[in-house]
Amino acid sequence: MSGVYAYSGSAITAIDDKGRLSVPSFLRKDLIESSDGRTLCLGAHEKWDCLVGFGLSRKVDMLAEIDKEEEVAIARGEPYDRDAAGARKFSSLHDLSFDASGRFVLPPILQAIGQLEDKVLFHGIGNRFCLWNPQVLIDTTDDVPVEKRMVEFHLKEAGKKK
Amino acid sequence: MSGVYAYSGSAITAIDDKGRLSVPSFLRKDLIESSDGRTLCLGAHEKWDCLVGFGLSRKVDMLAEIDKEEEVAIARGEPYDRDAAGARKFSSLHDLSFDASGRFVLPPILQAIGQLEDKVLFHGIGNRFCLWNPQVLIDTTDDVPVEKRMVEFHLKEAGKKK
DNA sequence: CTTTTACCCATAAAATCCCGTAAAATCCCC
DNA sequence: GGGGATTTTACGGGATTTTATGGGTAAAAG
Repeated sequence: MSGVYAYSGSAITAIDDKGRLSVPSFLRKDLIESSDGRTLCLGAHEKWDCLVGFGLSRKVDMLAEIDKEEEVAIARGEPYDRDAAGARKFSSLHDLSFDASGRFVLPPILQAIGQLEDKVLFHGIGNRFCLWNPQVLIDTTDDVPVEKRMVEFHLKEAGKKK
Repeated sequence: MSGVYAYSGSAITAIDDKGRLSVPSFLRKDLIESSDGRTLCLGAHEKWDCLVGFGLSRKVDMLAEIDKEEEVAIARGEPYDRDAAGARKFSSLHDLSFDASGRFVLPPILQAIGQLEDKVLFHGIGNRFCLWNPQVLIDTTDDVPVEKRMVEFHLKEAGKKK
């Protein structure tokens, strides 16, 4: 339920008719450890048109970050708005639990914010991971440093199945 | 009855004819834990046009915060008025208990202070959560750093049902 | 008595769990 | 290092449980 997690790798999964999707296997072990159970946190990315995810323990870290930022600001004699920081960080963040088979329900609000449709591309970015509509990612690669070839490969793979 | 609670996520609920509303499910477990029972504390937000809520244990934390603020002030040789701080933090704060189905009665004073009408938008900001009249929040999103898309989504959702 | 407040019952919709299966990945033994 | 056996995954579908909310009623307050 704490510690450092370095998420890496990528995979594509499908959203089914009920709005459910599987946590790619390469993320599960870390998520379970980090959350002390089968929980994942998903929210809007601050800059990119995608969702970000991580385990529960990171939420506690985020509270600590706010405390530290406040301390630094106070030491400098600057004002600090805790609630503004909290709203930015937490208001779009949902705790979702996935079942023994690794599946969770994507709340419609996150689906809307993440512009997700039928396919979702997961990829690790260190202490978090991102969830993209692959097409949206393809159309934005100029600003987002990911291997375009990786996205295209996954898209081709996903195309086969359908 | 103590510990760290990181409230996150959002939901919209309705106030019925009797002035009752449901605590969104995503807050209940934490509230029950933090309060050692089905209690939630609600008061006016210091800056925003909304209410803030949290579990009982946070009241104890708030007392500790006053101690710390006083300490800091004394260290700087500044005066500190404990009662003024207490009045600011506690006077609008009501302890409300919700029933087994998660519902509580919103006191008219709080309804007035929060400018709440028929729909209430809850959203976590870390160690607390906010209750907004969604329309008021939409009109304030420039000053309050929440995902505009989140508010708009909930408003649209709530619109459907009615 | 009337009004409020708390508690109980009802229900549709939504979220969660549980079981099944085919494809893919992994193991394992020669 | 193959190739079949076993396990894990990704996904469909149904059953069960929780929610959110309306409505009623008895205890409490005024």
